[in-house]
Amino acid sequence: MKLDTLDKKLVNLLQEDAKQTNKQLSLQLNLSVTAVYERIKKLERSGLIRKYVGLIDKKKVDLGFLVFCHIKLAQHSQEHITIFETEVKKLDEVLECFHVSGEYDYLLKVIVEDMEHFRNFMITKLTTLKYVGSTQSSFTISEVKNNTKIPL
Amino acid sequence: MKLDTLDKKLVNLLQEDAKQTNKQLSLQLNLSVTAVYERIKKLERSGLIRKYVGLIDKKKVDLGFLVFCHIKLAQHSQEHITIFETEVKKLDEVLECFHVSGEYDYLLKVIVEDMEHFRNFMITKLTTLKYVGSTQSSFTISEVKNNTKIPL
DNA sequence: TATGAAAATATTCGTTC
DNA sequence: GAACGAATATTTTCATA
Repeated sequence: MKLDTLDKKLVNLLQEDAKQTNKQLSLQLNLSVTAVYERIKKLERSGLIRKYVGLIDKKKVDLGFLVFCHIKLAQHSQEHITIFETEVKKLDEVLECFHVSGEYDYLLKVIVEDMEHFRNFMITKLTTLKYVGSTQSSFTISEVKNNTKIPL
Repeated sequence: MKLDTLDKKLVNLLQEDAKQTNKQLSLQLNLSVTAVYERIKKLERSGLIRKYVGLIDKKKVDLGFLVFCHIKLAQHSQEHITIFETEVKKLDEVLECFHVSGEYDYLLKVIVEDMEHFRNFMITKLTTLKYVGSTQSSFTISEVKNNTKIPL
């Protein structure tokens, strides 16, 4: 899909605040409410805008412990990879999982209450996953930046 | 803030789809529309729900190259840390930055068009940041899971 | 906490450029 | 094809019970 300058501005605005009214958006873009409406629908239909979500404050729900887990598989056959990925998707504590290049195969972003819960997660969930070889965890000391906005 | 079961369900629903109407939410929660409305307002006022954002499909905007950069500072004085963090916040390509434990000091999630742009980002932006010592990058081969929802 | 009226907003439509 | 303003439908908001 081709995006003009107005589309890009619009997507940026919606990535920052999805609850703005079409009138608010129209004022920022110098367009009519209807034009904004039509552009948004087109962006949604094309799949470029995937969805709208609420973001919460982790600390306010006692889930302030963020850990990055580097994981090496014991073996790397297609079957092992598929099974591992299927299993990891089911774990609620794992917010993100990427297959990456380098010494380790996967990078996971894990969120739990505290160190005690993390220990429990490691022992009862992560290391019991089939084919997980070695793991190495980094604990988050502070969150410098955590954006969902991809600037266009 | 204390959350009852309905609050938690509501937050989970809004983390999945923020554009549901209060009527749709009321049906799923067995509440009146007004009750849903009041609960949402309370959750917003408390800061537990931080904001609502649109999420886009990276590939549809030619920003499909996701890289995790591990960074070690040359020195670790308060001053160096503050300057590095201030500068990194300004970089649009850096979606996330966490101060972490372990061999490296920071973990960055970087998004760019392709390898060529990443090379450029490294040379002209990342390694020119003051006090950056060594870096080590992992390229994303595939995205297994990438959630914004923190399950309550 | 629920109801329903009032206000705001989203959506559709007919028309123009 | 994209934009506009007017109309209609839907949703949010809020006073009142």
